[in-house]
Amino acid sequence: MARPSQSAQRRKQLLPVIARTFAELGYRRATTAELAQRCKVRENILYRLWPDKKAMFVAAIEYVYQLSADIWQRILSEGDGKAGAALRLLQYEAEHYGESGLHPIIFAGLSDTDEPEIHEALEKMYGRFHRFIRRQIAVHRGDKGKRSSPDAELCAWAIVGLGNVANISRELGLLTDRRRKRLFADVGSLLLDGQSR
Amino acid sequence: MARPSQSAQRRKQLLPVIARTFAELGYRRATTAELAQRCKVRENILYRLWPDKKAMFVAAIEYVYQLSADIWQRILSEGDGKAGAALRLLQYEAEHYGESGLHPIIFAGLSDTDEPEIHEALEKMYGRFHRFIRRQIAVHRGDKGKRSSPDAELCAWAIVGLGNVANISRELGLLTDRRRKRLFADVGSLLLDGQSR
DNA sequence: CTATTTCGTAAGTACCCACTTACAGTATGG
DNA sequence: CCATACTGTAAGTGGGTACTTACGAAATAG
Repeated sequence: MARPSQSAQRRKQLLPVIARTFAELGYRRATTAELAQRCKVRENILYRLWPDKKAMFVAAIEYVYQLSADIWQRILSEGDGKAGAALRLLQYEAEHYGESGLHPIIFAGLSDTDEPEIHEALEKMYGRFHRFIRRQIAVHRGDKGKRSSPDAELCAWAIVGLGNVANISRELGLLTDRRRKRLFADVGSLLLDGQSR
Repeated sequence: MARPSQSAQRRKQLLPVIARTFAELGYRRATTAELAQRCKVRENILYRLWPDKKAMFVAAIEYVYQLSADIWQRILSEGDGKAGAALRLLQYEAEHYGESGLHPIIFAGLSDTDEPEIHEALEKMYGRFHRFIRRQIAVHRGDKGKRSSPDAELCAWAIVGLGNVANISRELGLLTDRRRKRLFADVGSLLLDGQSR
């Protein structure tokens, strides 16, 4: 045998560029030619690392999720006690949401394709984000949360929705940065608590 | 002169089909061939009614907005007094949101294109939806709304976000119909009132 | 009737895109 | 050292897609 493969390493190296390209251009407009150019390689090299364009996209989604998940995990562990973890996360997102420029990838595959693999990957990602947020809400509400309304699951979906409008409003220039921060902070904490009856 | 043009009438006739096709397939996947087939005409007929595909899409967006706006206007006028108008709208959307199958058109042009015309049309549509919702919130809150938090503008964006997750969760099968209804009803009314301090 | 314009059918064009193939260079294990 | 795999370069291919052209038929104003 000869020359050990560096494919895994190379994939890791290129993934950030790929993800950003998909996030910026969407699935269709991110042509393989464009992806290759931004990666500073030829197209067939990409095809040696992934079987097809779909796979590159799925990998990019995975990468974006991991990035967020790692940051959130860090914020959780930074807290002294467990108190206020949800609020800290909210505040972090209010301050930094969209900074990476990678989040629009969430929309990229939605109407752009009907590939089941992409469908599944998006479904998984939404599900994981939602479960994470939901758990934080539950912890935040504690015992008295049992009488809160709406329940944690719905409020978590609403917070996901907050992220979506944040993305869209950024793309279309509908909200200033200051207002977007307040959207996360104010509406976010309202959703966190719900309304106890 | 001879044979008066029926273009305007024909456009009106085809627009629902065009809008539905864009909503189902997104901008790119809704090819001119597919659009023509669903309209049961040849492609060049579409090109006699609109200058290009962009224009068809913009017209479709306009059409979808008008459809919603008309329904909302009807619901507003159906009310005896002005009381509870916002709640009636919310309840209607909880019950019927997504029925038309046309709402996903909102996402279709977001990552699919960078055409400024489409960008503008979407921006306008989001702006009009938001302004409408915002006004309803303000009316609903009345005078005491002045001390409500978060303010009506942000809550209106959050409700727009609710619509977005409703769309996405429908497309990805993340929420049952029952839960989606509760999402609108429960979280919606929470956002309507805000939290007075 | 007839000139003019619209309407429908069919074919075509130029371009783009995902993906492939062919081949030369290079590093590593035996 | 050399056979074997990996890595990079360059060109190509088949299919699709937005948009066009050509032309005959139908309809209406004068």
